[in-house]
Amino acid sequence: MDIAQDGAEGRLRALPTRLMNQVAIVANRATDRALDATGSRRYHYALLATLAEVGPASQAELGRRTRIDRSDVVAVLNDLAERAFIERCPDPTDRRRNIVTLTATGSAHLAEMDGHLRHAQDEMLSALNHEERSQLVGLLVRILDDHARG
Amino acid sequence: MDIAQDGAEGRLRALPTRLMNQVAIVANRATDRALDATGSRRYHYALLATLAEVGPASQAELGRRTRIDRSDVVAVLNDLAERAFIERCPDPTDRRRNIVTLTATGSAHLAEMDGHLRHAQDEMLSALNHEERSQLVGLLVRILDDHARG
DNA sequence: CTCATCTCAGCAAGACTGAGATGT
DNA sequence: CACATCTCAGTCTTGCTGAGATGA
Repeated sequence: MDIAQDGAEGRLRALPTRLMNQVAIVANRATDRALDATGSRRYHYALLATLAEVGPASQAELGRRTRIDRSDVVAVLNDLAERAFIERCPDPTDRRRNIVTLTATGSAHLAEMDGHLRHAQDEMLSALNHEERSQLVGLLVRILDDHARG
Repeated sequence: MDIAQDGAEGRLRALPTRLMNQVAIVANRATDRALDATGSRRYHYALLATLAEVGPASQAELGRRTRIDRSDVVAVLNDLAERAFIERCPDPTDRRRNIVTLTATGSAHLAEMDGHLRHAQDEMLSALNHEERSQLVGLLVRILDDHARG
């Protein structure tokens, strides 16, 4: 009765997994538009930002930290290397690895992207005040951490 | 200094648009796994659930309500019609339109999917208690509504 | 003529798989 | 030997665009 009605009306609208996906579509559209002028995409940003955060790292580690597949890491790093945003050199202590380093140019490019991305955040979150935004971020981080361990 | 540090450390980890996307990946993985046994996917569910909610509707209206592109609506409805989950017939009052109707078989299929999807919700949200889940859903709905109007 | 609807063909990005070569 | 790393080739879904045919 109530359950049937609640289940039927707004079944989709209240389905958390679908809500996440729909809002992510909004988020990604805003992000893609913000990055459009930079010639980079989300993967490029994630890798550069991670390099800036943790310093030189192997490709495998970059993949783990960004949750980008090993195979996509290769392709995007090729791209970034061509534009001189990163440098790849073999690790002398373990020759299976490449050590990836952020260049000064790459750092500048990252700063440029950061500027553009700030707008995308405001665009997505314009309906929420400061406190609500923190609340949302907090909940999302907890969900993500929960699944990182599991 | 502080800004630089905050910006550098956890730049990615705290970027709302990226968090949304990462959690949505988790959500979609859970959903896809849940629907795997049903032979349907997210689009199929969204269309059937909307038909159950609003009754017979044109394809254009289904597309607007689900935010599924007109062209994907066609393809997925072909699929659903083949499996006798829906019926398409021309609208006598406006012959541009097809009126799409949910069949009894389709309704049963929807119920089956609903069962599976409940697990996916719990899987995604296992780190949050009841109140936090409502909070999250509330915030997401507001973001979505905000962008539906704009 | 303009606008809406349905349909088709095809694209780009993102997430992912399998396998091979190399090295620990 | 088992295992990790890098690379390549290729797959599938999703979200989307453009254009045509029909009709209001």
